Amino acid sequence: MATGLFCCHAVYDGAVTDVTSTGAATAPAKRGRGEKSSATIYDIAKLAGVNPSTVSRALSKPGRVSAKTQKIIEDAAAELNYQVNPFARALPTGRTQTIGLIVADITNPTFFDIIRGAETTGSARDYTLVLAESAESPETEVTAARRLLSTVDGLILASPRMDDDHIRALSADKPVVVINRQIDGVPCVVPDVNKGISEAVRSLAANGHTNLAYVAGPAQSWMTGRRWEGVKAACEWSKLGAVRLESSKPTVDGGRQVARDVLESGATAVITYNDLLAIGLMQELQAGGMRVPDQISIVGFDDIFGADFTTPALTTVRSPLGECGTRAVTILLDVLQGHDAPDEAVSVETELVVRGSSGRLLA
Amino acid sequence: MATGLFCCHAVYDGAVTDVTSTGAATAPAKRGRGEKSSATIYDIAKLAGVNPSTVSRALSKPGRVSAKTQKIIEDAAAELNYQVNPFARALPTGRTQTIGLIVADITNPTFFDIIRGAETTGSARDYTLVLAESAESPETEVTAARRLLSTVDGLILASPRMDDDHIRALSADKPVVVINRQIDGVPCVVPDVNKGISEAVRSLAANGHTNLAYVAGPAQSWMTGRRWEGVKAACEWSKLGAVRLESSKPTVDGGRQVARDVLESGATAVITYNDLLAIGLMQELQAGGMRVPDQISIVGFDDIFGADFTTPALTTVRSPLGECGTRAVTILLDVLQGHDAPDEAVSVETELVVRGSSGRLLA
DNA sequence: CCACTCTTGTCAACCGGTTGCCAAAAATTG
DNA sequence: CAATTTTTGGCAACCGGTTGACAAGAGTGG
Repeated sequence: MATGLFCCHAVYDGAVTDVTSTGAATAPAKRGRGEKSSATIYDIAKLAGVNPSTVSRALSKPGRVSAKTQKIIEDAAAELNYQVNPFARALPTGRTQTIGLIVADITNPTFFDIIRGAETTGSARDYTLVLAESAESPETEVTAARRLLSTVDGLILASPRMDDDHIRALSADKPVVVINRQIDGVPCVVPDVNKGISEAVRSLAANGHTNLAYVAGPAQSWMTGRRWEGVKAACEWSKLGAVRLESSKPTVDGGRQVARDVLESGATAVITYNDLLAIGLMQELQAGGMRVPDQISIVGFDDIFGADFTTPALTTVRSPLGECGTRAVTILLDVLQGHDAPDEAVSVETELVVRGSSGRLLA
Repeated sequence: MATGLFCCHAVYDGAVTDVTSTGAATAPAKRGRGEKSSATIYDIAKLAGVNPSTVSRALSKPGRVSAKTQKIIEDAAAELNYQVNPFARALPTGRTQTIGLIVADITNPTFFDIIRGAETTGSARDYTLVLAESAESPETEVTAARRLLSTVDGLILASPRMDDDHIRALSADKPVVVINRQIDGVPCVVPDVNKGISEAVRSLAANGHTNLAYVAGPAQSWMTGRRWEGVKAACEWSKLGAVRLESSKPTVDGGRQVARDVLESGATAVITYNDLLAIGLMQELQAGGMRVPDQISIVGFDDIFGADFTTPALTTVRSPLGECGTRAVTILLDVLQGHDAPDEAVSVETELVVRGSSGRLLA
């Protein structure tokens, strides 16, 4: 007799009287187990003696109903322990109260703080964060982005690997904010590397270094170019020699592999594209008998988790990654509320964190 | 004349003829910008010349329609670049193709691999992962879980901080899988610490150690008790003395603080609740002039990211965290497909990873 | 060739909210 | 107190799929 999918609202309130004879035949339980599958605005309407649409207005359009009915409805909602069904809401409105975040690699600690910053800020404003990973592949990234885009209100791309045009295309569909890369016409949050870098170079120069090497990151990374520009400029200013070395991959292993090139370059100070490279490089150099920082100074980038586990602890240019996540979410939610996006890239400050891996050169 | 929310399907196919005069007044763009808001099964039905319900069946009920119409419909869908609207699907069915993962702390590296394992496995089976964080607070955790539960098909709790009854309550609503804790009646994935621990203790005994200290983690953590039990049993077996020391918090800082107690205990070998404690402890002991491992051996737990950044690199009992994530998702999806959950906790193997921080005691 | 299954497509109701339009009720004004 | 404006609540259509019931069409056997 029952035709299938109905919620069972028979047992609200402790009054479990005679369920079998009255309601059971017409109300099979719905979502799996548990008979409590939540109340709807129709239940509230019945209890409050008003129309469902009035309930809807009372609950989502402040001021549209009189204070009196508002109260009645809110009480009824509370009594029934009502929770909106996000899907039912999303269907007609398109609003999902959800934002997507795509990172290149979930296990890359660079992203941890971004994720946390975004999650915290989103939660605070009642948005849910959906996380996806591109496994460093531009294609996967585009796929993931497309898939996410249909279920979220907006998207945050952290250090995206896909090209600018793809990002603009996404951005034409729904609001998109980019972290760690600058793209015309798309709101961006980008750490301003120059402050941190010039602090680092100045400090190295002051410690007697005259030749510096920059170990670059992956070619698709927009940031690696920026950082090299910054290093080059700062070195010119401080009259240091600067060479750029390429790494095979931006990991501890990549750092180990580039150690030989570093030695051959004759540089006594190294700035690397990221902390992982710095750590690998330091391990390999120490294993070969070099003393850090007496013979060579090493400066990383990002101040990732674990940068202070090493001996000596790593000197590094800190990017405020948590803040990047927070800012990106804030911009996104502002845009969603109809505000304009900032027309220039939002820049956040970097700073040098001096630890043990950099210092005076002992000739 | 237009009454509001309609998708603009006027411009399918490159034929952009005369939009203004025909469609513009009746078809305001819907979801923000971009006129492409996606095709529906109604569009497909029209194009294929069948009923929408047939389209629905062709696309989701394999075998329900004839091969011929199936093909026609699939072609039409491809031509229109159709994508199901997840909300429209979720509304009547309750299926969301989404699973929730709650972790205590997003920045705690213990969870990184769990997250990645879960994300990867979920993606492979077309499920989206939604991540939430409890900030180590049982209350926040319950709230987050409740909120998530209404929008996901199932939930994974990694090292939950809430009590057993809350978890059982959630589990009565929707499928729940727990990682790193064992609860009767709820499917669990738990690393079997005994193998790793006995390897560790045996190795320490073989290196001349006779007194061992275990540095415990937070009291709410079910795991800390398990690990202590394992250590105690293994020490009895190997005839080592074992004492349990408490830490203030399971972090690097907590490790530093417990150094004094470790020294006073007279133990020459330490096993800590997690790697962070081990790292902090090692830093503090080395700062005080102790040589690791010559004077004291340190063994951590989990093999987190960064455990090999230290000098010496950290010896640790590795839990296969990625596998935990994978297994948990697999179990959850199996349950969602109607299979039975395993009635015993699924156990995954731990193993000792010997690095430099443990070794022979040089008296 | 007809009665009887089995397959396949259509109809219509439904999931749970949202919102434009309208009319009744209340408040304001002359 | 009547006329007018403003509130406030109700009606009904709609978002885009899903699914039970049913009937027309295809296939089968006697």
